[in-house]
Amino acid sequence: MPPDSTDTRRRLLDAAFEEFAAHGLAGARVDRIAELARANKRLIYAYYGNKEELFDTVMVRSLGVLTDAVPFSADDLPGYAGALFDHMIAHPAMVRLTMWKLLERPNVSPEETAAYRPKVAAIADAQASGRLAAGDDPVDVMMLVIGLVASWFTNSPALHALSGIGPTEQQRLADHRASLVRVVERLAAT
Amino acid sequence: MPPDSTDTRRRLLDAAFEEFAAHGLAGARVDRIAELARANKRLIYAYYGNKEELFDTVMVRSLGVLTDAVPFSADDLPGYAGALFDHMIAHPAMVRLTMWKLLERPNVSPEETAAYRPKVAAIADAQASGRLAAGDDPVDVMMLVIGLVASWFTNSPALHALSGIGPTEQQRLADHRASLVRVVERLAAT
DNA sequence: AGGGTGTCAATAACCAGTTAGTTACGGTAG
DNA sequence: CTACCGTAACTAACTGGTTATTGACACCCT
Repeated sequence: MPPDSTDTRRRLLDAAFEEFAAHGLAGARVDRIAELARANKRLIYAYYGNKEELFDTVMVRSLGVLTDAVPFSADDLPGYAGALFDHMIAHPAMVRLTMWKLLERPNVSPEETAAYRPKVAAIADAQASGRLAAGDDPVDVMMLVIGLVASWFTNSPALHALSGIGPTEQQRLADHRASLVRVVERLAAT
Repeated sequence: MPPDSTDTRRRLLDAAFEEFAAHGLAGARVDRIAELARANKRLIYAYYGNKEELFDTVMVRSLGVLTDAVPFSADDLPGYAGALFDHMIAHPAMVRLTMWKLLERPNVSPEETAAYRPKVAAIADAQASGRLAAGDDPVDVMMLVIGLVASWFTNSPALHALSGIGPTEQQRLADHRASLVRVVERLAAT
């Protein structure tokens, strides 16, 4: 049996995910990724080409995990919004990574388009058959739902800090989730 | 009268605004800022301390411009959302700058807290007097409205690209704005 | 004289990417 | 059985270029 590099490759991807999520593409350090992966820096170039290609590879994998973890349903947008929010709370690094990509590498990857297309089509279908409020571009519906879900992360810490410090952090999160789902319900109601 | 540096200072701030908006804190180049401002690099350190302090100064000024340009009204959240959206479309660099700050410098500045506090208080007041849907934490209302407004910018280019290429870009924007305002209306309705 | 304004060139650190290897191991010729 | 070979996996040390920051100095204007 020849030597196997799959484990090293995986460790490198995991480390890159953390590093890129924390510092972005420009701020990430190749040395740190190698160190965290307990691998040699040279292997990054051997397996993934360069820093940018490594970033792209990490992004595609992260998108795949998300798609597998959160099923989409145009007939239950509130449920989708809640599930997506839960996934984001469980994986905040993925949210950060997505933001970095938007700012530092706003290219349109085929994988991402392929992930969105069926969702948009499903929304259009649900609108046409009256199961969902019509009159809006399906893309806009998708954007607004995602904007609502992401608002917990895209809003400033200064605004977060203004919420009353009465309830626990757990309760604070549950309240926000409930408000979010309620708005999506109103958005979707025919 | 000693020589006047106010114009140099302003040019430096303008240049820094553009550079930080384009490349973020880590990606920005002090040399480029000085060059764009037609000033000497050394002056950045003389007037603003260092790169990070310059970034903070730029942020505070940008926040001030926004606060002056878009008046807040808890009694007309749809109108506020529309006006905020228009301002963002007119000043996309400001939106990018805010995103960079969230990722690279998530500190809570007194200026930002001071900008949010009266808005949140106004929402709480409007809820208490029945002019606005109650039952949600005022901070959540603010977050969700801003999340909706920002969704045009926070969503992936891959999703943007999926909208039908029938209408003009102008019309595309107007449609999105209308959908956005409609959702805020539903959110605010008692 | 002296502080505010501005210039020029150095410095010290940093960092992506590369060069020139070494190690581990299964196959194979003798 | 064993000495050798080819190859995949891995490594240490370096290079060339970049970058934030600073020291030293010149030019005003009062």
